[in-house]
Amino acid sequence: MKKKFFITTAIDYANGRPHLGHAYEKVLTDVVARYRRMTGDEVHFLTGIDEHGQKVTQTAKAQGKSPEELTNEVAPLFVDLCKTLLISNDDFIRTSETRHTDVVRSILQDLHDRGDIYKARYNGYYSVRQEQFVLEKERVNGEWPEIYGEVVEIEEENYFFRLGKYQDWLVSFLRENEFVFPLFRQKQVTEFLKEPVNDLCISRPVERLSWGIRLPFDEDFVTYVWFDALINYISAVGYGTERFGEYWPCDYHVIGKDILVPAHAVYWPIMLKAIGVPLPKSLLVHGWWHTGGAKLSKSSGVSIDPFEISKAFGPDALRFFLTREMNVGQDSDFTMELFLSRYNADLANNYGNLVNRLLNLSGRHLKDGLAAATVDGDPEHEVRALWEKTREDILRLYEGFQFHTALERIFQFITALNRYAEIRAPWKLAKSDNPDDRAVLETSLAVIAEGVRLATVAVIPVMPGVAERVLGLLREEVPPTWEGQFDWGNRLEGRTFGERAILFPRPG
RNA sequence: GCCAGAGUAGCUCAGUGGUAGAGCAGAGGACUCAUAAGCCUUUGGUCGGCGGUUCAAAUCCGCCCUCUGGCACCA
Repeated sequence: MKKKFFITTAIDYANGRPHLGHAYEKVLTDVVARYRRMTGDEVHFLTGIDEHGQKVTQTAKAQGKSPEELTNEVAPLFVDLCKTLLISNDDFIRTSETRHTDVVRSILQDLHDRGDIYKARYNGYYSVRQEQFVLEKERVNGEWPEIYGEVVEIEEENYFFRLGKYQDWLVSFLRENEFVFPLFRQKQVTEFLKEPVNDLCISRPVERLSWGIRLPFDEDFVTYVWFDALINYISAVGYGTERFGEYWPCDYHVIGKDILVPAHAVYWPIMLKAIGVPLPKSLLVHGWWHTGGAKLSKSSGVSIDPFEISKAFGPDALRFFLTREMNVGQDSDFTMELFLSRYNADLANNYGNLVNRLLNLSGRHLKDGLAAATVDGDPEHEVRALWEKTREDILRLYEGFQFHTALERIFQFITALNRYAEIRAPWKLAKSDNPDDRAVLETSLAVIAEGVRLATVAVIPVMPGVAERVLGLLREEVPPTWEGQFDWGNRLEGRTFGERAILFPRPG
């Protein structure tokens, strides 16, 4: 059995509506997933939501609902986000499902049996208003910040997971392995581990927090939400059953930089180590979108809401922008001005318009479908040479998560097709009766068509919806993999293309 | 404070030793199949600052400045 390429997003915390950050992580992961499918991997793509914990409880309470009612409302929003953005996830897990809670409980029991979980007294300062412990270091001039309200010193018993026991192991693991991409993020982890890590408090007394998974060995406590949430990565793929080995170890956990340390780079590897499960192969850590405040969205009339943008410009346009503009791992700005600039320049004017030109010209001048390319002059040669270079580049760039550069190269190629069209100017040749001119006209349309096909196929991971539409107009099936797809050829010969179409209408 | 990332044309960025680049925006032009799109030409930068190494530095070294993020639980 061939092991699947297993990739996950972080599961989103179910106490609010999906926003751009959620959308980005899904899109990024989806681009990787679709890319791997195109290279022939069998992919398993997992996403979901994290439902337990205090903040969900608080949010629910504030809305006069039970936690279950809240998460049952929120879950469909995230499922809908995936649908809206053409996310190709194979599974969507909710941490309230029994397939998850059962595994969490069995792991807790396992760790308890092994002696890696122990009970101890915890003494600390507790904010009644915020319903959380606050740290001594948060004190400003000996006073607690206003937002905490009354802070009282309390003592309670809790269960702890022996993180510290595994610190040395983790440090040496990170010294010997490239675990985090981009690599500079791994240094942040190493930095964090220079200080001794405390054992992790993994329980909350039921009287203080009831919305969670009960500890199997002490029903008076629920499981701390991070400990619960991380386990989704294995509970969703049958941890403890036969099929687990088809998925695990995970190839990439795609996460935001904010949850790298300590959750994914410290808690999670140690949890896995403690229960004897191999670590995931890599963490793919992305940056954040800065959205520049509300005034930008107000002035343009479209707010930076993934659903609204998707509705106004199409999911592919949003996916394109998020992938084109973000250097994976860095932060980036999202403004409507930048978005519109990309949309107009790259999608509407460059790509969309080229497709429209091709469809119009071939509909008008090719009564028997696309003719053969019989002329082989310098312009044809240059286009093909550029394609050969482009295909090499983009495969390498996709592989290295350099999606923004890959798209840049693809669009440079599209620009070259527009230039080629000007050089051959088939609309001028159409006015001639000379058979030589006719041959050049037919050739030029064959070259543009093949170029459009190649560029479109290359962009499938990023814009699957548009790719399907364009290939459909070229009377071409969407290929399941890239096998043989990047070879310049004449497969479109004889086809009668669809009616001219505006792929990316220019806004208002 | 510590760690990291970033400081290059109006904007977004590429460029790790050899005469400053791209895209977008701006300006001009020829064309017209096309979403007034495309194509050609073009304005524009003392490469954050100071010093050093070198025949030669945006690129290496040192010091400094600014912005952003992380430093125990918010994509």
